Amino acid sequence: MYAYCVIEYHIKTLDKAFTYLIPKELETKIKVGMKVLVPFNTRLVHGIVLEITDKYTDNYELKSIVRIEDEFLVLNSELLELGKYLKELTLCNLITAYQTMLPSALKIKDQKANYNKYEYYVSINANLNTVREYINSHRGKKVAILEKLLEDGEINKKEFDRTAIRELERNGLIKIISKKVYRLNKNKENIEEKTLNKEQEEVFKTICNSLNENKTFLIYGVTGSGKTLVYLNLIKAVLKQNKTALLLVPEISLTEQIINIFYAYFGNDVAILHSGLSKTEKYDEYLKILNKDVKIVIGTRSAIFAPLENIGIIIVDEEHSDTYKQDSNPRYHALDIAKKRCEYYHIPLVLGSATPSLESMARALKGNYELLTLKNRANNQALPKSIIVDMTSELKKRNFIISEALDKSIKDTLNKKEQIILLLNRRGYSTIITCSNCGFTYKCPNCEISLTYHKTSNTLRCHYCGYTKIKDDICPKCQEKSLNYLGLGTEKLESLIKERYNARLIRMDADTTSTKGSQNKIITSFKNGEYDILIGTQMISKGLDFPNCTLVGIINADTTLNIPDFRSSERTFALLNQASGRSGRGKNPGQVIIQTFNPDNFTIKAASNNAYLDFYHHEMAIRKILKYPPYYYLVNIKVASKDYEKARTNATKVYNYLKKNIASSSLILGPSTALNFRINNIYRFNITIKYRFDEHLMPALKELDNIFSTNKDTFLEIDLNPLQL
DNA sequence: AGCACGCCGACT
DNA sequence: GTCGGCGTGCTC
Repeated sequence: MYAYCVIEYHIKTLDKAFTYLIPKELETKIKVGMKVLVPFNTRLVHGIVLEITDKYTDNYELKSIVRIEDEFLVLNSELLELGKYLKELTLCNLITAYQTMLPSALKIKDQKANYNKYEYYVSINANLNTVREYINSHRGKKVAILEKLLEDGEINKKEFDRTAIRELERNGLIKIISKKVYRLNKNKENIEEKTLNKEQEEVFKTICNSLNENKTFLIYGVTGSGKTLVYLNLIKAVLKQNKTALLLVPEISLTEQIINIFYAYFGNDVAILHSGLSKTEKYDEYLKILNKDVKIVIGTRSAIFAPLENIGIIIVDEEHSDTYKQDSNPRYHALDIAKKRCEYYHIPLVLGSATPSLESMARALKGNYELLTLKNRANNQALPKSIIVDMTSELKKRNFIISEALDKSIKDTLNKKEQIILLLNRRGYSTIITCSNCGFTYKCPNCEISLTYHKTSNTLRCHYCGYTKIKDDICPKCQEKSLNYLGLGTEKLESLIKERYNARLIRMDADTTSTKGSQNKIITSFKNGEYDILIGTQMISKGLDFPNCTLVGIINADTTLNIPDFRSSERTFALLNQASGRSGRGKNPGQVIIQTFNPDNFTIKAASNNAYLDFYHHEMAIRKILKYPPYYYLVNIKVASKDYEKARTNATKVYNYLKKNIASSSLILGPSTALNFRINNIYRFNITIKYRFDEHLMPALKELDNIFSTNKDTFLEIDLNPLQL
């Protein structure tokens, strides 16, 4: 018997199947999808079995498989195929695809650890007469233990004295049994079941009628319309059919609240997978799924590869979120994987959002997806009222950061003992440091990026490469004591608010949430009313539910708008809409104040009116003219090198190759310097392809990838359907 | 990717 | 003479 295997090296030239002999003693055990140890060249390496056959015709002298690793881990045929699809989708190596699908504890690497957690139980290990004899001739703790064991059988070792147990074991009277346990354990709670309102019921029923069809639904539901409750009921319906369910959420901050709801309803039937878990916790959760101990998986992007079988529905919450696309290799989008898995199981895919991506909405309006709408908030609360404040005129009144209107609302809200969220999408204290004497500005020495001042640590930092230096007192160029701190970050906003209002204040951004669980701590304490004002970056805008929050202030709506990217309007709309949605979710009506220097900007106006569809049509018209998605598909190729000249000339080579080899109807833009041209001392050039249909494109990209795989100083990064350029 | 093999220069 | 620099080529 022979096995075709892919081996652990992530390199193009080794991205193929190698054939091995299966030793007699493994013939009955070995299965396709198993991880094995094989001799390769002069070393032993890991591999994954792709195929088992009994014929081999080449006369190459084969080596034998050494052993099977992690016997319990078998990628089933669906997942093996899914890996091949991931390879096609992102042009990565097959082994890279499989590695991506596995949790880190099960990824291939030489270090071998035991991630299992055990609990120990004791039970009687001698015949009854011996035990009775011992009991009759002794007294004390040990006798008590034996008597208890005789009565109850197996008991957790923790309940007894350690030394007594050790002696009894040494005498052979008892034995210790280890049992594998899972780290995370949640029990069902008896909570009151919310009933679906009429709108929700309708959406629910429509999807329920298609539980055995491979159909995609887009639930377009305003913030607070109760999409989670619909998901919950859908999953219940699927479980009733004896199938399993997969729910994707965009990130951990959201996950916590949703997870708690699902734990309460389903208890130990739920496994969760997200980056907030430790490696060992993830391992346990993965094992639960593999062992079919759970029926529901909730998780972030990579959870789409969860080894669930017999899936009945896949739900993607906040489907427009950028977090569903991985921004390193392999650059996959979880939605593509979700679609593939839904096809395989012939089941519905449910997408939900208050601000669907233009792609999804376009498909829904075209009829490729079925559009389902939740127009109203769940308890019929009104959507919050928004006002736009023109900061240009505020500047004249010397209100640089907080406008008159926002100031008044903050005071009113504090008086009413209600809560406030202030959104500023920039962390740090000051984002530009310049010398008022000579005009010097701080730039990162490795990147073409200005440094941000962080007051708490008194450092200047690059948010791209992490470069850090202690702040100077004088300008390093002209030696004058004239450094100015311009540009507003969350840190500065925090100290300003602290000075100005008598309020309990907490800040949430990447700097205050670096340790595990800190994010959840902030959210919970704010929800419990321990603080009046929450200041934060976009991290606070999504999905969170603070019933007592009635004012959302957007300090500067222009930060995301001004990024030169074709999706910046879409992102701005989503951010403003999401942030606004945090206001007035309880019984009191909410208010939103948007501060901007572009009060006439269509996106900002539409967001303040909650006019998603207006925004959609307006933006679609622009996309059509500029030939951007969803009208055209995009491919972005980055040509990167430490050597500027090499990056530039190779970028031109790539351009010429494409020009010659792909369809003439496809547009090739570039090479141009990337938005962040130099990061970590690597120079990057961009080439963008816009196309609608091009059968020559994929082969050409594969070939380019091959050509550059042997190039040591220049590397290619091919991003299919990029979210950013 | 990792490692052996091989062909050159400068040291005990 | 031999130790070690890193270019080249191969891996079931």
